[in-house]
Amino acid sequence: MNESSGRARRPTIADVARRAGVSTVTVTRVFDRSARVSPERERRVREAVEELGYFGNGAASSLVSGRFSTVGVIASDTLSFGYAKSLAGIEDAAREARMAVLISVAEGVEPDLVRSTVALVLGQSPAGVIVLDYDEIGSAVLAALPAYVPVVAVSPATGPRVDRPYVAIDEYTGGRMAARHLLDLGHRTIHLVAPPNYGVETRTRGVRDEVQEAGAEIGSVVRAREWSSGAGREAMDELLAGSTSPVTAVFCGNDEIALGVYQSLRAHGLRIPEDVSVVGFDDNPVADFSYPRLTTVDQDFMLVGRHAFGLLERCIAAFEEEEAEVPAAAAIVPELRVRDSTAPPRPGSTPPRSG
Amino acid sequence: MNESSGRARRPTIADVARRAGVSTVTVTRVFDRSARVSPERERRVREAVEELGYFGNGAASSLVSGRFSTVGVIASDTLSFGYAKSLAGIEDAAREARMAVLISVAEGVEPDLVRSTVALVLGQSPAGVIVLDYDEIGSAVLAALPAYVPVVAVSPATGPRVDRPYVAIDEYTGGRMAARHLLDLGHRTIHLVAPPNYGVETRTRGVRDEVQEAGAEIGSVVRAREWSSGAGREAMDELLAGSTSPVTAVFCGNDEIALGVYQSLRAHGLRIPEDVSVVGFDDNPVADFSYPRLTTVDQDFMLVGRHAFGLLERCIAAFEEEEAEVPAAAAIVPELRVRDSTAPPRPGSTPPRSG
DNA sequence: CTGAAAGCGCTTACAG
DNA sequence: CTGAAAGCGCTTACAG
Repeated sequence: MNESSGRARRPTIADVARRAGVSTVTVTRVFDRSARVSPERERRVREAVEELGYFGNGAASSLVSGRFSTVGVIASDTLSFGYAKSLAGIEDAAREARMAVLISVAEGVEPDLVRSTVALVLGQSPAGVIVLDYDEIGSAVLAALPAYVPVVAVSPATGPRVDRPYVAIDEYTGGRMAARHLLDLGHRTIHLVAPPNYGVETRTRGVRDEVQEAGAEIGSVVRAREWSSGAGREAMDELLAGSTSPVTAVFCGNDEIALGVYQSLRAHGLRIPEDVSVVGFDDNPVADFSYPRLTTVDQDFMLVGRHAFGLLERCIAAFEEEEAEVPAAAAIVPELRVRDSTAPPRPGSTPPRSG
Repeated sequence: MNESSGRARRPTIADVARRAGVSTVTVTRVFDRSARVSPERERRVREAVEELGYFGNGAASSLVSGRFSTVGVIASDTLSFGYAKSLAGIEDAAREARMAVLISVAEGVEPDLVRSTVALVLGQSPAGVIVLDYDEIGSAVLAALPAYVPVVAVSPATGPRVDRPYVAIDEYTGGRMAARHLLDLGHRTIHLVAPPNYGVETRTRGVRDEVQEAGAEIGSVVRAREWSSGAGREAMDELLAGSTSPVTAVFCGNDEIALGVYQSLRAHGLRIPEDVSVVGFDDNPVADFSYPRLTTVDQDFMLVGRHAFGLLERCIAAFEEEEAEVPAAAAIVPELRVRDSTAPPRPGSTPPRSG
């Protein structure tokens, strides 16, 4: 059926118009319903579109209309639970709005790397960009994005360091909840296997504040070198090696780290939760299927992603109409999920306070 | 510094040219190094680019050059381990090649849904598309993609149902390895908690063939309703409820399902691996940090993703030069990871064959 | 080494 | 209800 015998060329609006016997304007009208088209012509256009497998050319369309149908997402990681789930939320909301998601990983904080990521994404002319400001890399990217692009950050409650609209995750409250739970069980010293990124210290700060206000103590603090179980195990090994008094409660940077902590505790002959209580963070699906089932703080990352997209849409509209600043969306509040990894300390395991 | 007091407009090549006192062609030349530009002019252009925060307009550029700097990726899921990791591999390779990744989730096999996903991605005019053909949805999308776009599939060893270049994952051999391991330990009946998607039955087929060739038996087979631990637990509950003889070995559709199987076995008072050996599939990071550590089959999804991108690049080049078909890339061969969830059956747990 | 002209595929006024 | 013309931001010949 094709005129040429070679491989089919990507059809253009002119191909469709020719086949339907109408002008290209008419084809546009059938697509965007911007004006009435006679039923007969409309039928012919749809038929031609179908036969040719025409899907339009977003590049050409954006170029002239000034409307871009792509959202850029920049993150330092796409595999760790929080990142992956936030991305899924963004994609979900974007798809509903008929926008495609352009994703690019930022490899580091060095100016060259940051610039190259930004160039890769902005070079595609997205309608706006969402940055997962979960770590230093995210913050660096945020700072490098030019003011003329609508940008939304997803940040811990304190917000990003630059003046951009953001979706807040109230990790601080989550940290407090986790600490309160351990305190209520009777633990008096909470040890920390902290997250790898200083950027999300917010959750750890919540733990510290709650513990200190209760007059209890923060024990040893060891930072995991990354968001992984392996790093969690190493950190816990180190923590146990350096600890003089028995450890009865550990707060972990996230659930993946907690699983590594589990392994370290077992290797040291310690039982969970009889000897040591463990709390994670995020409510990764594995938390409910670990052994013992892990007590953790649920953060609804899917909702975070959806909110971020919603906020970005409003920013894009505001940019177009040159409106004033868009308000930040409401913060996502986490929830405590009590499972089997936490219990009261065994009598005598915590030495009585001297004096 | 800006002429207007309003919000800064996205700068164009004309803005850069004006500021640098050169023509737009010169700006292009500085960027793509297609021709020599005098050092002085080059300096001025770079300066203007820097000051304006110019990143080009991929849409306009693609439109005239015919080169597109985006790869589309379509998958039914972005969170399950295999999907997420393949995606990460694609993104990684794409980034090295200075291409952005356009991702869109396909929600279902219904023609309307498939068409809408395809339209969303093709509407952005990607240079090519990679489809994760890990399930029926992937297959449906693959079938709906028009012939004029370069497409690469990532498929189980048998390949996609349509005639497209693909990266093969040799799940069949992986299934055989898992079964061989259980057989070698002395198990004579292997039960299956099968994967949710008929599309990846390849791994199960490998198990079946290996077991049958060894003259051993496939026991009960229950399909998990999705790739999750919850579904794995339900399926195992069902399997145990229906089983008349003791279960000594279970092959699970993947590692997430295996964790659910763990929980079901524990709830039934069965020990792993003393009473029941469990084998997973994929080598999800949790496998190494579950309790007991899960024996599984490692599939290098990262490499799969990288290969897929490499193959797509060759397809794109072939399309441009109207060359003949591009050969399929070599298959990814999985590896068995023996850990603590498998052991010989307890004496007497398997009734001697009658006769 | 440099730039004026043409044109990629589309949509937006504009004129009927 | 319909189409001819202009132009979005860029790059590709072409001419110097």
